[in-house]
Amino acid sequence: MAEPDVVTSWRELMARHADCSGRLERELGEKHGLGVSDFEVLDRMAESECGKYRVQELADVVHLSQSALSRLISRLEKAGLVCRSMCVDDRRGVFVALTDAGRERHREALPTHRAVLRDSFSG
Amino acid sequence: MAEPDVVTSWRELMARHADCSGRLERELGEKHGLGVSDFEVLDRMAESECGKYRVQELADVVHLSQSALSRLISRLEKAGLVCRSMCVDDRRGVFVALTDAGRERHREALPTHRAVLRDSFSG
DNA sequence: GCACATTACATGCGCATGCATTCAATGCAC
DNA sequence: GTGCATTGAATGCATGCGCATGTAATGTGC
Repeated sequence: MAEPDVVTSWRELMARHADCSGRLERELGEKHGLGVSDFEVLDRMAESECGKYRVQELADVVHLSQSALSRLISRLEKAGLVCRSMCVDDRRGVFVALTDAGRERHREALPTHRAVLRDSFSG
Repeated sequence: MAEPDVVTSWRELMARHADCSGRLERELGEKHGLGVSDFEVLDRMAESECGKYRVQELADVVHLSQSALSRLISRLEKAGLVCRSMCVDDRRGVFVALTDAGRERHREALPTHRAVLRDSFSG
């Protein structure tokens, strides 16, 4: 890939990312009281069949540091959307799972999220 | 665009962005003492033929809020890389310009930046 | 079994960001 | 010119992030 091309690609990537995450932040925030990372975590957990996730796994898929995710989970937990539970075979580990309220909130926010994406990726 | 596609696109976008900006942050930080936004500002200013930029214009192209950019410029100014100057015809306005040190620092950091991009956009 | 490295997560801390507000300069209606 | 809305930038404030570190559980060499 030639030099000017990678720069253009990077700038387009940044522009798209700024636009998209900005809109998501506003819409999800105003309508559902969720940040982008909050939703991303709920979304990933809703997809998981067992409904559980190890913290580190989750950190990888949502592109957050372990510490950032730890706090984010604390916030979600305080809001009653997820709950932590000990891991029996490795008691250092922590499982995070959606509560009913969390599943419900995700269900409510999903259309908003997808609508913003559809809008962003066609405009 | 179908529903699953926009989600996939968005996740790929986030992954690419996280990867790229993460690498840039580390490389530029370690080797040149610059953050991604710092470099982006220097890079845009280096491109501008007159070498000057209005704060608001700059905020748009680097996708930062006006307040964030104001502080960023303050940091760069304290580091001696840019300087602010009053705008004669509209004294509310502020011009930002590269200093020689700023131009030099940008010249040094440029290869690092481009190398990361080339690496990121081919892997 | 004891010492030490490693792993999984939580926490202290500093920093960059965005929102809301403020302040000064400008433009505009009259 | 005076009053009022608007614009451009700086600042108070709250928040989320990453890095470094702390703490507890686990694994490993001997």
